[in-house]
Amino acid sequence: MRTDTTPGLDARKQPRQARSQATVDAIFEATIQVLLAEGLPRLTTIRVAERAGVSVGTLYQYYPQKQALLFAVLQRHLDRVAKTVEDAALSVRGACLAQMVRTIVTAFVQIKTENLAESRALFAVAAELDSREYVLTIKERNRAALQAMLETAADARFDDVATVTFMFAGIMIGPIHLLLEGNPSARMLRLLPEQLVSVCLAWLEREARPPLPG
Amino acid sequence: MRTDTTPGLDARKQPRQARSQATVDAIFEATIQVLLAEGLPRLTTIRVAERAGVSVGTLYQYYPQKQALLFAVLQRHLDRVAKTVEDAALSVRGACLAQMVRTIVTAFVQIKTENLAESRALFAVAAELDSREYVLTIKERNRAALQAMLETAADARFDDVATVTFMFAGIMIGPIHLLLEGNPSARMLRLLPEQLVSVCLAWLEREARPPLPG
Amino acid sequence: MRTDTTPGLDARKQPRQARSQATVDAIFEATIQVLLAEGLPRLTTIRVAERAGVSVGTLYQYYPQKQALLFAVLQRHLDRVAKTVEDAALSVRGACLAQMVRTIVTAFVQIKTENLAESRALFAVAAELDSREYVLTIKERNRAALQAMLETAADARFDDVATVTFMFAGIMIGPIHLLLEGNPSARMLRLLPEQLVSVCLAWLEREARPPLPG
Amino acid sequence: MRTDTTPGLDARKQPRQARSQATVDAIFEATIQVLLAEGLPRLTTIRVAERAGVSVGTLYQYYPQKQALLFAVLQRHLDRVAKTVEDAALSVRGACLAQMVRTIVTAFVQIKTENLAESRALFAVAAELDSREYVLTIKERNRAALQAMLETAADARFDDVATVTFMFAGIMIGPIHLLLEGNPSARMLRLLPEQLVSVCLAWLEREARPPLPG
DNA sequence: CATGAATGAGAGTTCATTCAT
DNA sequence: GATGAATGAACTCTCATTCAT
Repeated sequence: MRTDTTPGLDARKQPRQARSQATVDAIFEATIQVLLAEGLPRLTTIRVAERAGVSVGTLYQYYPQKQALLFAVLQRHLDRVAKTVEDAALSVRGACLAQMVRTIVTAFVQIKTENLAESRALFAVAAELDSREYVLTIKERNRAALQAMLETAADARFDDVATVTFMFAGIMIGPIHLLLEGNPSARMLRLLPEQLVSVCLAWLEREARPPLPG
Repeated sequence: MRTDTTPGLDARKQPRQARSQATVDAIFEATIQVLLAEGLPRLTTIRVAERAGVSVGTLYQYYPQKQALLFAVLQRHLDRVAKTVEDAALSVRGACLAQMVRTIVTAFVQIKTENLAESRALFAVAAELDSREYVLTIKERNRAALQAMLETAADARFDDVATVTFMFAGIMIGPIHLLLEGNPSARMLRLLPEQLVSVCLAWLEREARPPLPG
Repeated sequence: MRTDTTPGLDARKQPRQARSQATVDAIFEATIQVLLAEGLPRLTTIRVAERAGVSVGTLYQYYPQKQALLFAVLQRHLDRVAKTVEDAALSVRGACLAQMVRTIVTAFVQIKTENLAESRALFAVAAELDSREYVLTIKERNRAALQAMLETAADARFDDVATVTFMFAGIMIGPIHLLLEGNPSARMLRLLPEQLVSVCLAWLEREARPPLPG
Repeated sequence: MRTDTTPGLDARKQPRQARSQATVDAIFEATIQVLLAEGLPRLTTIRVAERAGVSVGTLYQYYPQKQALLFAVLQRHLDRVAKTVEDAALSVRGACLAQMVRTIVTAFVQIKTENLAESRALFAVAAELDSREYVLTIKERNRAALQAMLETAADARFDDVATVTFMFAGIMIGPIHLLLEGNPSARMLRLLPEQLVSVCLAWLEREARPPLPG
């Protein structure tokens, strides 16, 4: 697929002046609102500017290309997700596996659940932009956070932590996505965390070796 | 999100005459090629027609709207996936759990692996089209096939087959997607099936009750 | 306005073979039906052919250009109108003015009333085609018929028959059109003929001189 | 006939900024020029924009649909006609019938004569657009103006003013149209007003009753 | 003769982007 | 800096017309 199309690709600028932060925020919010209200194909710079209450010209002062704007929105979303995971992982360092799994599962279900519509909309954005690279970066951050966490488990050691982490993440995320992509029933949403904790813990304990004494 | 935009939505026509089947096929192939070579945003009816070696007018005789064309392509892809799963599930009816899991996991990894580029491209298509409904239909077909299979297991009975099936599917699909969304290393691809069989089987056995005697 | 646009302008052909007259008639009817059902902008050769139950190719054998088809339809309509007027005028030769006016008014109201929708639709056709010339021919036929009639009036002679005829026609047609262009009320339609006879007769008698004795 | 085709039908915007009024005017003028020079079928948005010296995009900023543009042009024309009639009718309130008829006939001949080409072109526009409703509005304005005028006649009262007004308008307009639709000879154009005054006045006097004394 | 698949110019319309004010 | 009128390339879609079968 052609990826060299855009000259200056994702050349995005950060808000330069602190006092114009409000404008940037407004544009940001407007973008997501338009995305949710109209869908990606109808998301135009003019529409975003209108909803943000600024002129197109102004918008272009901060995001010199439409893609830059979209990329920025996507980026913020992904960063928040990564941050949440990292925080959760950090908060249970040194705990036992059970504790870890419970915390992480809760955090994941939480993020995925709360901004469902936004996530879906941004999914289309990620598919259209050539954002694979950035998405991979985020995934790697998540993976690293989980692995670092697992390595501090009070009650287990792993021979191949990388693989264990990978499977852990996969097993946890699979059912969540499956559920969210459908029309999640309340019952299933209620049952899910418990079941997830169950599988993940089972898997981790199966792969775990007793911790080194001392 | 506005979804009522298109009057006559996905009103697509089937090829009417046998002799013009070639044209339809050419358009189909061209669509996928353009999708892969240029990406969705650059997929225009003119480009597809050009690559198919027909005129735009001809293209519109078969797919009276661009969306209809994309939808048809997406549909064929999803149908093939569903068919593969159904076939696999049918082929192991009455077998033991271990056999079932091994067959299904192999089939899944197979489908997801072989047309990776096409799948990714169609993902963007699915995101842009309002194809959720159809995707759900396919998911349901898959779920039904798996559940029907599990119900015939020679060595197990389940109290809540629906939930078990759901978790089974989720657990299996999670790591596959996780791997494919990254840049799958050969080693991981090799390890994956075995690991998947491991987790899935563990989970199913955990939830299983001994089969009714006789 | 450019009128030289079409090479071969209104080069229309008459049905060549008696046995294919049915086809021509079908096309004819179909044209009017499409015109009424869809409007001129949506009248396409394919749609007409479909409704006529023939293929486009066949249609083009009889009307080698879309305009030719439209022109033919318009022509037939106008010819019928002219014929009706001529017949009416002929039938009262030698009668008294009162008789003449009554007959002609009745005939006019009749033609204009009966195919109102068709007339309106053909109006758009006439406006789009460059049919002024032909319309003028028809008007002249009507005028000639009326004038010839008036010249045989048993109870009147006119100094300037041409002008009298012109005013007679104008006076009669004005209110009719005015009524039909609006949403004619039943009451008005009932009153109209009587009133028209009234004005026209009054005018003609005012302009008339006693007939030459003998 | 399908009239529901256009979503947002004649949704047209008025020029928003004073400084861009020039642009709107240019587009307006260009539309009429193209209409006269090329005819309705060749009137395309691109051609109008070109002649107006603006880009298509600009044109669409003011008239978001081609029909909106045409409708606006038609509207202005009709409004002018109605205004002229109303002014004439107002100016002779309270006068005698003869005076009224002379004034109105003069006004009508005047309007119809001066922009003959424009009127003809707009006729085609009216036929293609679904403008019947608006045309009826204008007709009603004219009718109301005439009726109001007649009711103030110094030397006459009418039993059924509505019908009288209707016939008056019809009688007057019939010969005018008849003449203009042909190739009006200078002689006829000269004679016309006098003849019209004659018929109309005759008719009105015939229907009139003496005014109430005092 | 009839068919209808194929053509392709050209229509209406949108929208990212620029730049004079 | 902010504005929004102006741009014009590019897109989707239509339809009169042709011609191999």
